[in-house]
Amino acid sequence: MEHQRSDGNPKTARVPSGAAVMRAEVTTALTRSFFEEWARTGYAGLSLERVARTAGVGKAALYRRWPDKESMASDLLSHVGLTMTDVEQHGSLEADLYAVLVAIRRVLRHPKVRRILTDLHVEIERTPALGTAIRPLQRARRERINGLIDRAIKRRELSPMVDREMAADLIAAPLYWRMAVLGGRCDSAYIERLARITGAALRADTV
Amino acid sequence: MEHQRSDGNPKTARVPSGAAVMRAEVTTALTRSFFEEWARTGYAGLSLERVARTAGVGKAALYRRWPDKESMASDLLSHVGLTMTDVEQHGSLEADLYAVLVAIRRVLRHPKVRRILTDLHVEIERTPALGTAIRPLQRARRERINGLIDRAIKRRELSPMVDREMAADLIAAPLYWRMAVLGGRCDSAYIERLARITGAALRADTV
DNA sequence: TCTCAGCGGAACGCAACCGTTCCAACGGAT
DNA sequence: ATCCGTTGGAACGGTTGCGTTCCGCTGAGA
Repeated sequence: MEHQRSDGNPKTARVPSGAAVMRAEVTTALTRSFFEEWARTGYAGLSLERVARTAGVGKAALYRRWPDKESMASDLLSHVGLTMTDVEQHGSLEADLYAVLVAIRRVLRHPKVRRILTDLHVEIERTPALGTAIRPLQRARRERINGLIDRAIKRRELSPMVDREMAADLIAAPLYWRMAVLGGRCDSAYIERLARITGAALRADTV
Repeated sequence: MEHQRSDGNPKTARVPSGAAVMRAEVTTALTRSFFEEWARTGYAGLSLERVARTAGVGKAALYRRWPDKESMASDLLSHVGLTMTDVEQHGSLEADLYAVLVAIRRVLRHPKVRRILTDLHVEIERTPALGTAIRPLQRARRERINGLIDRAIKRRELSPMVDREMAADLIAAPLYWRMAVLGGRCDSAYIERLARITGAALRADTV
């Protein structure tokens, strides 16, 4: 049982003689269907049989790539691209906050992403491997918020004693709560207001 | 097919002559097992067969009470008691906030409650009836926060123009995010700090 | 052009759960 | 003491998914 995607590179592993190779289009179709079904049924109700079927692919093609659902999810999640708009240079804490909040909204606006993300957060309690897989993504978000705080401290807008952990909670939580948990909308005016108020909260954290 | 608990009162319905009645202890055991299993496997993976088994009860006893999983969940959820410590009278906005946050923490500290609640939030997207069932609970939480804001306005600590919806998000979200989503701990110092900072945020919302 | 692994598709045995039905036993209301 | 619906338990047929295996075909590397 070699499962190249689980613990090696995807589809160019081991070509001993003049022979075939796993076709990238099949892998792509399986990946698409996997996330599609995940958003539709949730992780627990996710059936690899149905993933293969909706991908228009035989089950064997799927099981040749991944041994089971957990491995497939971990592998696919760990390959999710992090399109980070590197370091932004806005003038003030509030402007930085606004930019970060807009970035979070951009992610949470996709219904499929929103469903998968919330479902994932719940499922991690039951399947710790999933948590390991998305750790790099979490780290990226955290780094971005840390950068924001560093710049604000350098600008003397925040105290150097500010609680970074709590700050990260304060920034991400309200938007996640409103959009992902309550399923509510959120226009630019809301974001702007939220940025202003969050800024005030952070400024108040002076130990 | 009469399902008394689904659309009538529980176990005293229709006693035509000298006869038996559904036993309350069986209903209790089923209820316990239902939530137990829910916390363990999640709603999607919840099996009524297993619920009956772990309750030490025949499947017939369960199906005599509820027609299916959704009805059972809705019914049980709508009977969850809301132990609200009515109206608290603390001196300041921050003291009120602290009390509300402690109350939220008290709920989210129970691992089973935490799991069921997060799972429920995800499942509502797929099963709207569950949302209807917990609406009274949500309303209670919202009323409590509204009361807190009203008192603060009366004390002239907050502007009458404060955005109540956003305020509700600001108060509940960080704690939910930290405890339920990230699975983190949170001591009294954290709560105290959070209350102070949230107070600053609300005071800053003056339109 | 040849070769061979990946391909779609179908089927396998196994397991779990659904919702229903039957039974003998129990237990509470009268 | 009698009655009658509930009880635990077992079994039903049907559905779904798992992970494996086999087939004949296809398509890309040599």
